Amino acid sequence: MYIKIRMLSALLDKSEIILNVSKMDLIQDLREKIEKEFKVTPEQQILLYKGKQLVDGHRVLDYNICLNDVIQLMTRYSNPTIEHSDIIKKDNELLLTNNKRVTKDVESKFYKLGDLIDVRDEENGSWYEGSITKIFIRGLSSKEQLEESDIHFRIKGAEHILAFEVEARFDDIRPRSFYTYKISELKKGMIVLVNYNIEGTKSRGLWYDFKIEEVNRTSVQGTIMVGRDKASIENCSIKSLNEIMRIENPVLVAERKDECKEPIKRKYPYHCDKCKDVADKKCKECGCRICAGKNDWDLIVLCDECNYGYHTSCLNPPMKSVPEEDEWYCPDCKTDDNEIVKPGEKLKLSNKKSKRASNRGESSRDWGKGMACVGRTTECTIVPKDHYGPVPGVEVGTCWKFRLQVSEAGVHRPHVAGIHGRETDGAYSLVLSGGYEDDIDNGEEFYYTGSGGRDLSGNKRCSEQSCDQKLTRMNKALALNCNAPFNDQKGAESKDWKKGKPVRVVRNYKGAKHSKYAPLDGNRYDGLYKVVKYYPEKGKSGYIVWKYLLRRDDPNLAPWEDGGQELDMIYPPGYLEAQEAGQKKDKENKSKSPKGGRGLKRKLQVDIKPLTEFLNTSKKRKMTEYKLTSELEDSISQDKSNEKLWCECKEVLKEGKQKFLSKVEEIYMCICCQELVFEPVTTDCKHNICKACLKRSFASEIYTCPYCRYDLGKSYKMRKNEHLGKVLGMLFPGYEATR
DNA sequence: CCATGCGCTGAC
DNA sequence: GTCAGCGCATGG
Repeated sequence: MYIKIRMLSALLDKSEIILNVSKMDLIQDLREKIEKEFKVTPEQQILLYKGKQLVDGHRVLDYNICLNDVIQLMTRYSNPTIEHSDIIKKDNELLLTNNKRVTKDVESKFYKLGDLIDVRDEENGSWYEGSITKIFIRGLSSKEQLEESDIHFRIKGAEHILAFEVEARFDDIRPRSFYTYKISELKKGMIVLVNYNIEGTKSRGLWYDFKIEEVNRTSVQGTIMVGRDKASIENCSIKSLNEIMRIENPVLVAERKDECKEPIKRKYPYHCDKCKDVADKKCKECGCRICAGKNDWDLIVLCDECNYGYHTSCLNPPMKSVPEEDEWYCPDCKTDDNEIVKPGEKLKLSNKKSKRASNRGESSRDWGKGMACVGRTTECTIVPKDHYGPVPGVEVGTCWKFRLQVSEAGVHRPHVAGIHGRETDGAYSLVLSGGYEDDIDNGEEFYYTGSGGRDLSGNKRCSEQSCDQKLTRMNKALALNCNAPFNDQKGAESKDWKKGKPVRVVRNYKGAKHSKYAPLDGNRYDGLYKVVKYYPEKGKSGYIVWKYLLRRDDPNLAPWEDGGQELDMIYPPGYLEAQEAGQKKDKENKSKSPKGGRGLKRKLQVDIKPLTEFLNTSKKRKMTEYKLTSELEDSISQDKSNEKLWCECKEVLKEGKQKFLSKVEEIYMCICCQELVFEPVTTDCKHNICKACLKRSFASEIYTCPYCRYDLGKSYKMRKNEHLGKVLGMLFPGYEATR
């Protein structure tokens, strides 16, 4: 199996490699492989997968890491004992550890306890209302003369705004503004405190220092000072002209005259955009997620993942009380505990996993490397599982390398089994793979053998015929497709075979054993067939097998017909690159010849001359360039923020539709959920993340891009990139429906 | 829950 | 070149 490792670093550009691993590999094995590629020692590696940190001692499979998934690699340079989760909790931790350190209360010349002040936000430079709860110095300073710059102030947020507690230094606090200017008092050159939304929108923003450049009766223009370094945004127009306030400078306690005694409550952006903070309005965003009520606030429990609130009594089953310390996850966010391995926690195996042969110590086999045992990475949701007929978007002649992909495409869902159907309904699809010696394939018509009658003990998937087959299960399902009364003794033949239910037919290269119509490699969708008749017969093995005659009934030409098509082979995303990476290594190790082409070799041993000659001469393989419709072109050009990425995608247009789509899928994969971005937000750093995923990552009060850790700022406003969403919806049928 | 199975690979 | 035997998806 192959996965991707993506290195994140502030110093380097992102880089990504493909790594061939086994699901059975331990995390420490993984680290060693990574060390060879990135030259980062195992101790320095922080490996993140879907937001979880990988811990030594567990295996790749314990984290449910799937084929082609991305693992993020971060490097710790300084202190190898700091865990990643600590970095995330940095701010809280800092406060805690600082509290533990020695401090000494002192007096300030300018401030005293309880003073109403404004405090500057470190990140965006805006001013919040607060009051002083502690004045102190760190350590046991023996300095006689205390400088104001040595003093720390602990600040508590004013009650009408979101509760916060921070530490600030002298330069980051000032007496609370209390005087609101009349417009007539405003003059060019004055520096004042204003409310401004730095996105330039009319909606309410935060409070910033502002230099007036131009003022008249109806408008005030000037420069907003943001950020710690007082970076400026010029030509800002102030919307709330009646809320421009005077900035107060510190005055010696002894000389105070003017001070803020009855503070006005400044307005901030709504905590909740949805209900505009109206107290008695029901709101599922900021109230209870279930009943939308805001009552009994102390009985609302917050989910540690999505941060939404739930009344303990609204939950099913209700909770007795709000959990005191334990983490709590809401029904939407809760994952099966057995599936999660948290840093430092011991591995808990789910029932399913512990029952597997490799876990019972019955096998030393390394099953985890190859494609035989990888799980699906996507599931077809365009049509239901019990859908008869073609899958929209899948043309006759489509080829996939592996059965897994045929399953993902929804054309034939079982991984191994040949018939997909239901005993009570009928068969939806089957695969011709030469597994049964009695099959006869004439292309337009073929004889198929039912399943069963084999001894599969010993965890096998196939073996010799060893007893009679019965017309039950999938055999019965396929028989039901025949337009004739069901008969499990003698079989039946339809009078009007075209009236039977259609079966999607896939031919596998292994069918070449007995058939000229099998593809050279992989699996090919050949269109719809119908069951003409079915009957029991004594097979070559001597046991009874059920046989079916199927005849083609599809409006599209078959791949072998003149004018028919066999499309280019589709490989799993990342597969070819992984093969290449693997082969390079083989060469370096001077080892055996590279693999691949197994099927081809086998095929060439069989006498297939007439068909191959035919294929090579009269039929041209379809390698047509994919042309975007003008509607798509338009929509793509509107997505200006992703111009570069779209250019990258368009480069593969000439390699056909499939290549283009998988490129788009790769480029617009959300780093958090590892799926095609849904309701995408394009960040300032030009990364695309699902709105819900970004929201979730913000819930832990980290306001950085999950992709590159670019600082987006606390007041970052998520905006859906509607253009991108629209294009993806047009490219991928069922895109909206899957969420 | 259990039984079934026209894949796929490394090991021999 | 052959073959034992693994997880996974599916239906019953």
